[in-house]
Amino acid sequence: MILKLGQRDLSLGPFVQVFAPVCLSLNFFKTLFLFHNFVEDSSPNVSLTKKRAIINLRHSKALFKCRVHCTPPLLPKRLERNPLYTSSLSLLHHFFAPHFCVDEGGTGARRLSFDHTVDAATSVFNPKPSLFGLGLFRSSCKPDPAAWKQAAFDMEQDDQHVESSDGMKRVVNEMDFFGSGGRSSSKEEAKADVKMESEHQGLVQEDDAPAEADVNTGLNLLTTNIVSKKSVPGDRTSQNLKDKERVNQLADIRAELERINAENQRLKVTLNQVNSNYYALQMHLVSLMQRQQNRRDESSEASEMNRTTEEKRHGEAIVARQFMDLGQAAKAEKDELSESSSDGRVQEFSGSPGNAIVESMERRQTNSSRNYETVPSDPISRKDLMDPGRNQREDTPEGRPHPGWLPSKVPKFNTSRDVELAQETMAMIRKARVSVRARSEASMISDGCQWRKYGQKMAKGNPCPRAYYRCTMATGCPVRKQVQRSADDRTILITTYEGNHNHPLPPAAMAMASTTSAAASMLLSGSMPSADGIMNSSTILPKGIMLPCSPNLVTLSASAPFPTVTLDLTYNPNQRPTSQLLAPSPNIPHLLGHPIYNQSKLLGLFSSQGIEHHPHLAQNQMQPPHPVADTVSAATAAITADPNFTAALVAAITSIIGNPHRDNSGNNNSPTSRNTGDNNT
DNA sequence: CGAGTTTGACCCGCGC
DNA sequence: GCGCGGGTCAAACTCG
Ligand SMILES: [Zn+2]
Repeated sequence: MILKLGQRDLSLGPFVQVFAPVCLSLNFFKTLFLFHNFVEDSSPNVSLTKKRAIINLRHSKALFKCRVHCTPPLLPKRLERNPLYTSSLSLLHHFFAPHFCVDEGGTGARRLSFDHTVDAATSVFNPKPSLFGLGLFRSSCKPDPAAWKQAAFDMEQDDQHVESSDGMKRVVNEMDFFGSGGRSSSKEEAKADVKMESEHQGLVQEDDAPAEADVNTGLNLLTTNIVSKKSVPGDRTSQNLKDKERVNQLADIRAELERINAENQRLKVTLNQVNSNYYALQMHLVSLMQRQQNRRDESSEASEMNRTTEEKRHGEAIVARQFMDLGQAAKAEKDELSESSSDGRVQEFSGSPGNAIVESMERRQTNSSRNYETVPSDPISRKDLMDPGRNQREDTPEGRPHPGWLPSKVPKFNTSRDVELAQETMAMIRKARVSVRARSEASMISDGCQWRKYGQKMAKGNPCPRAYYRCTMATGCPVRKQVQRSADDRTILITTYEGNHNHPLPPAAMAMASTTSAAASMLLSGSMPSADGIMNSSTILPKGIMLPCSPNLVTLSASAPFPTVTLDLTYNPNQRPTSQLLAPSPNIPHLLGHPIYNQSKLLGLFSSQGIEHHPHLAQNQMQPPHPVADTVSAATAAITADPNFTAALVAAITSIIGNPHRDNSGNNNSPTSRNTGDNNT
């Protein structure tokens, strides 16, 4: 089981997400019920809002999410001082096993502490002690820590498995029974009892799923008890039999889903390709016009930027989903719903325990009666549910082109708008990004500039946080950079630069700045991204100090929103060959054959380290150690003159790994014992 | 006390 | 309209 507690919007209060395996959904929802009642009874100004329960059949997971709402909202800066937050934490801790998980997706780093204790006096939750003795719950309904722990283990396994399959998230069947939430007025969307959301997969021609749609529930797991309000926990044998009956059916459905999904993927790829080509053409045109405007020029040929990285796209297709509203499902209370439907693909889950439980939560909100009758508590909701005219969906218009196919930001190509175009081009240059991959143990490669950190986030799909820096060498310098470790290889540090400095740079910072700006301009001009290209184009820069790039893999991505060049300073023999546009330069000396361990001193070596350490440098026209400027200019000259030398320089960089050097970018080498939270199951 | 870091909140865009 | 993710702001904090 996984618990998530986080805060995104202050006004909305902390959010709670509880994941559990479906096999434990009974215990799961019972505990939720307890939790809910506990909270709602604790304080008149505290309530749970936005309650939702979702069952993911493919992964056999049940999810409950809600917000802990408090009026007036508490406004802390530090979460640990927010009584609402800390109380929620301890409460969750009590009701569920102490398995917490950081909210990876949201903003900032949301850490959860395990041993957090809340002073009962300051807790916002002060439930009546009689709550547990209310007879509402049998003893079997009490939280079962042992079961939760086992569940947590299962979930971990499952999660790992999912992760390994490339983050592919396929929600085959997702049931959602909200709608009967406290808001009684906005019942419209909650109307359609059985909401099929799989039409975007072309699977189901949703034809106003009728309320009484009798659908084959593939998973009626151990839920009917609650639904039938008999509440006889124990006879799950018959359920198992039923489940087995439907396994075959389910398999067929899945096969078909797979097939359709594959087709969709093909179409998607094709579309992406077309899109990329279009984008490349557009970029080329922009660059042409720009060049025509300002007479400066470098060699340029048509680009083939149609190389979008779309391997990541493979998986996130949702195969099929079903959303079912809780209210009417429970309301339906039919017996016919368990039979196979007209088309066997549809499944219904009205028998799920979540329905009854969540509804019970709602019900006791309005009338505090504790009976288990299925009488709808809320007359308004009942009326809405009965309203027959609601189950048709007023969806987005049909025939709408694929989003992104006609990006709204595409400039019009009127010749009369050259100025506009130029401005747009400038904007794009500012938006262009150059990312550098280098192996580094330090938390940041020192590139000679002064940076101030202004943010840190957990990026999705990467356990390592991403840090945001801004150049502080001059006030108002627009240059920013992001630093993040690669998810694949933690030893690789990915630094992404954006913008150009508006101030003179120290020689130590020249290398990186020139390289990145050259790469960016080249990317935007549409010329062929190659190491030679960067080197040659460096001649147009005020100072042609460039980082050695010849052995690097320079990849280019024109995919929106940011065009990005990637300079790969790592030597990785088994890199995927499909994503690189050009082969490494043939002039690479064998020196590069050995692995590069640390390139965190990319410009330290320009300024301070003895480049003469390396024999190759000595044998080239490198002078003995010099003042910084001289060394740099010499290096510059050499680099621009001789690609071999650049390669040697790279080797030199690698050879000084162990040397400490003064770090002029700040002392942020501390291992940061207070790391932004890891996912701790 | 000032500069730099931490981190929760806010904003915005996008997709559903 | 809402949820979610990326990017940024800025209050609170830390450090010298
Ligand atoms: Zn700057």
